[in-house]
Amino acid sequence: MTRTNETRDKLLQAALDLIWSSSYGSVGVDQICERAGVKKGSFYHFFPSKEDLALAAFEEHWQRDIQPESDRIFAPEVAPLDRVALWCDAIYAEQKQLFDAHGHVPGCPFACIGSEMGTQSERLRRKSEEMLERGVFQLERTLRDAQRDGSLTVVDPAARARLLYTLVMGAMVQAKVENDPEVLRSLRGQIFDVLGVPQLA
Amino acid sequence: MTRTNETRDKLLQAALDLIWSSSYGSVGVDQICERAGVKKGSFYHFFPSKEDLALAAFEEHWQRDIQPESDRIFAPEVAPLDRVALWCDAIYAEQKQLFDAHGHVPGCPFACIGSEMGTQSERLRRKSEEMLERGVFQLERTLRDAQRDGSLTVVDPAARARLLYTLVMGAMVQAKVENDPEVLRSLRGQIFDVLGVPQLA
DNA sequence: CAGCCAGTTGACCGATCGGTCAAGTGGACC
DNA sequence: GGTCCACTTGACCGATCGGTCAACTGGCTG
Repeated sequence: MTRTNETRDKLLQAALDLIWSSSYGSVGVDQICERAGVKKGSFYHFFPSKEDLALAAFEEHWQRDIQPESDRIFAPEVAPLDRVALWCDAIYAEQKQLFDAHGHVPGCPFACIGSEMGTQSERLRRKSEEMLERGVFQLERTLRDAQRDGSLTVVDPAARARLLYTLVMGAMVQAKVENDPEVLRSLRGQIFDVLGVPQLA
Repeated sequence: MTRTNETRDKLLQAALDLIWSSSYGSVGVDQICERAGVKKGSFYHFFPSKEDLALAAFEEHWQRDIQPESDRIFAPEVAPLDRVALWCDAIYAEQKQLFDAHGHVPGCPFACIGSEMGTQSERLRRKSEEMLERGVFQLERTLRDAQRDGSLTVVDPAARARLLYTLVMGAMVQAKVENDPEVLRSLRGQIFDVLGVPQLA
């Protein structure tokens, strides 16, 4: 007997890895089980369906992987505009690393699955939407902080944050379609350009 | 016997409709055949595989649906900045119409399939990339024209066109994930904002 | 020690997957 | 009229799909 939910965790991790590096539709339950070293019966003991597993894997990915790094990047101690720069750099670094490891740019898992399954599964769509909302919110808070400390002038922080996030999502899709992480290299400059902040060396 | 390639065309249309409104992975060959009113044997008479059908359907969609409207919007007679405005409006109008018809925002088929299959099928990825390149090129030409007639000042038209296209793709992904075509309503304003063109009523 | 129960196992389900194939069908051309 | 061939048809393939189930295991608790 496992003391913790080790089996459950292994399923979540396997699901995230496989789905992120390929797609929701092309990853089977058997495949996930094999990767996790778990029999299918156990899968359905923990999750009522493949869809529920994906939902849980999204939440797990956020809490285990994204939230911690996000807390560092968007920390109050960091100057607002530095947060934006760090954020852009982190996005490039992650995609670059995954590209070097697997030979493919995986893109943003939430945008990819939302884009793939948005018209077919309302639950997956809603979850993807929620995940992206969290990102926009952090950015919006950052813009407000920048406005407050005078490092930026922005009339509508919420709209501006959405615009920047749109740009980032577009860039990630483009990087995936071109299978070239270097597309994201120019992201920081583009973001600051749109923000109207003079670009330094 | 059919005089033209009617069967082939029906397969292409059915494939485009089904894949665009759901996804590549969740549409089966049987489903496409049923929609087209064609038996599976005929399918494999015209196309060696499902992937080849999708590739051909992409090209068909461009030539039959996109190119003609694109020729109107990006016509030399239209003032460059008007082309940009018409283009944004056409994107919104199309997604809005499809949303009203099916209850879902389908997004950009090339970006969606590229995003879904980019890591699994090099051929589909390349084709998606090519399709998006065509769009960027039209936009780039438009920016050069705007530069030439003095309606716009832009230092690097190619980079600017790519940036705008990134923004549009991001907005379409967002519209699909949120299943709300109204997300694209603000597209025109955002594009002109990024271009530095004062927004009129 | 007995009994409970979360968790594990592997066999099994019908449906569907992408794809094959041999046998037609019928118009065009000689 | 005969032959050819693009095209059509429906049965069929093994593999895989998501999901079910009864039997089993073993640690914890009363």
